[in-house]
Amino acid sequence: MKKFKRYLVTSALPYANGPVHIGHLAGVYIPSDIYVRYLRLKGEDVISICGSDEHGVPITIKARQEGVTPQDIVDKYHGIIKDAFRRLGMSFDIYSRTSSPMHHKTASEFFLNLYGKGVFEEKTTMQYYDEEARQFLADRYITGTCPHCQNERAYGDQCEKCGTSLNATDLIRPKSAITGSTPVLRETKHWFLPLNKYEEFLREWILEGHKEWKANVYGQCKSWLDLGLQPRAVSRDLDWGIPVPVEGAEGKVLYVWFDAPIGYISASKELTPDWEKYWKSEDTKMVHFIGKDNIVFHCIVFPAMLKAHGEYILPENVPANEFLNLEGDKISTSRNWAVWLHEYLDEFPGKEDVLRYVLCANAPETKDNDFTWKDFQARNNNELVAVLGNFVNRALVLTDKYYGGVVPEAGELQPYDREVLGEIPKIKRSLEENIENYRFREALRDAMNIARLGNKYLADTEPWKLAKTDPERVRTILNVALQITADIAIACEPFMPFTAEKILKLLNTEKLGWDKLGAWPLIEAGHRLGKPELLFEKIDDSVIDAQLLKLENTKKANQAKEVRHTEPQKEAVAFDDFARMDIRVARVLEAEKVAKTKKLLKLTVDTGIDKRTIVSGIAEYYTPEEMVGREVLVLVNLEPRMLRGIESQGMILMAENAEGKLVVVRPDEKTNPGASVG
RNA sequence: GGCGAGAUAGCUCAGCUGGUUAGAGCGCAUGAUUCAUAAUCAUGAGGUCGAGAGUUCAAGUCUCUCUCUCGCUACCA
Repeated sequence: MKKFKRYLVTSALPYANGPVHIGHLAGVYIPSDIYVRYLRLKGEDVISICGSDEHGVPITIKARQEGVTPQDIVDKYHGIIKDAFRRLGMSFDIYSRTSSPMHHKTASEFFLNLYGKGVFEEKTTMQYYDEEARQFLADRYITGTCPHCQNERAYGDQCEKCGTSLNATDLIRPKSAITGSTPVLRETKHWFLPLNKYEEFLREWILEGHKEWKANVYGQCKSWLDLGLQPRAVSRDLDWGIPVPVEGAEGKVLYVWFDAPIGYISASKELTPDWEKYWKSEDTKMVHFIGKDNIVFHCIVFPAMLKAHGEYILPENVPANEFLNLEGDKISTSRNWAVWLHEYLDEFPGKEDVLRYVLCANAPETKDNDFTWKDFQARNNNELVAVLGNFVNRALVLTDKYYGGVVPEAGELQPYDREVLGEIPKIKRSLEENIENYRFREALRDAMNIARLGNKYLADTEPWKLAKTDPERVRTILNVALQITADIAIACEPFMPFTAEKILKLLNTEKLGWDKLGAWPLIEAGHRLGKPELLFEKIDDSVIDAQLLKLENTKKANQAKEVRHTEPQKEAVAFDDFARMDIRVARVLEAEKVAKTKKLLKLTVDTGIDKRTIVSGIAEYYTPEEMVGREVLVLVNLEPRMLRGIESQGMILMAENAEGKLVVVRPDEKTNPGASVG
């Protein structure tokens, strides 16, 4: 096992177009903070880096929507995020931002370094240009008619109605979203990072060199590498971001995924003049904490960039977590389906550690996981209050009652005392191994086991009974119980820093280092303790109900939005135009799934006129069995079209409900195939 | 459709290179206890380890097929 002299820990840069929610915390920030707090407690040389990711198209769109500048948007969310992290006790050594001058300089230099080495490929492509706004248009800035479903509000990258991903040049009647004018195609030059050239290196480095990476991370990387890597553009035609620092690149900026990871380097530079020792020495261990959506950037793209540059070390591990759901549904910023950190902190003052505890205990380390308020309540009431808080309180209250809050002298330890105390070094070892292997759930369980051990110790020794008969023995027991309490303060610091501090205050003791865990004695006899105080309080049903109601209201609001989203009426058509459509009732005779597709069913229908084949994209909503025998409405005189090698002779009429599900439209009463609809 | 990850007690999860009666926490039941925020401690019930086949003296653990969930990707109205 390689020995490292120092650690460089990065946490994914939150994107500054919204606040941070529990999904971000459970996936990235809580694990990262546990890791660095643990290392610091051990006295390791470690820097923890984070900051806001403030470039990219979504921020410019949000700015436009709200009628403010992109800088206004990022200032707002950078403020909210940074403050919320601070209040949660995130112990970044620096929380920077990618709009900072240092970052602009660093990212430019990084680009120029690669540029100077001739790393990039230059490619010229045709792209839409808005002559009025005098700028190239990002795909999202172009709207037009979808060539597939005729939706008039499709975007240049995707039609949100039919879900098709598009190229901007596919759109019929493209329109600039900025000025509404018709854009023209113009040549534009972009720089590409030829990932394909690093494929062999990455394959060797990851697939051979890092088999210890988490299964999800390793598997994702293997999947990408096996598919074959393509050159990726590192520049964009946009006016928000870091200008491409070469001649002839006016109006172009570095693509956000290129500049964002460099943000780790920039932030390190801002933090310390010694930054190079962390980034450029082989004896530094670099670890990226990220969510699974970021695996490709941190395991493939960024390492390729670092390798191309040549002076930097590569990450030793990238412990990506999966996703956290909320009450059974995917967390979504746009649907407001989330528990926002800044709101939680306002609504649950003094309960920072409860959130930290629950999110760690339930972190999506190996698979997606679900956060429920009921679980939150149960873990608080049954674990934090009943096990941890209760033990500490018992030890302190007994000491207060019997000895006026002064630590009693321990007599000779009995075998059982030694046995109990002997458990702590074992727990310590397990804790270390778990944290160092990024198994934070398990590590937290270890820490809690010290409190369980304490509760059992008191139950077994029963000092309240012995108080009358054997005061000597009681002094020893409580001394031991207080030592265990001090051990808890050390062991839970990485997970629950506020609680650790509170326990130290109750013990009236300075912070203890990690190597003190399990040592004897941590607190000297005769030492005066602080006033007993509760560490945690029970959370009442009403509090949980209020949160559930809040989510319920979010759901209702979203549904109301869906309803309002009804498409406006289309242009008037002449009756003759309508009459040209030949819609008939038809009966489905046969149905089968089209091979190698997810959405298509091949149907044989009796239209009354004939029997014909129709291919329809309803396989996600109807099974072939459900369709057979059904009456449907068919536009029979639609031009035939080849789909997956099958000629589709007509179209089945369907309605789309609020969730986007397609529903077959059929006659209210039984009719006969061939009956015309009009 | 291709690729990746996951599927183990009511819930959340451990189970490393295959080896005695499959584990933990919470929940549940019973008992003990009262120092403690009706907290704690003990005991117990509860699992055909997603389904099926195979390899093996031996499979949750290896192989194959299938089903479901999540993600990436392709195709597609």
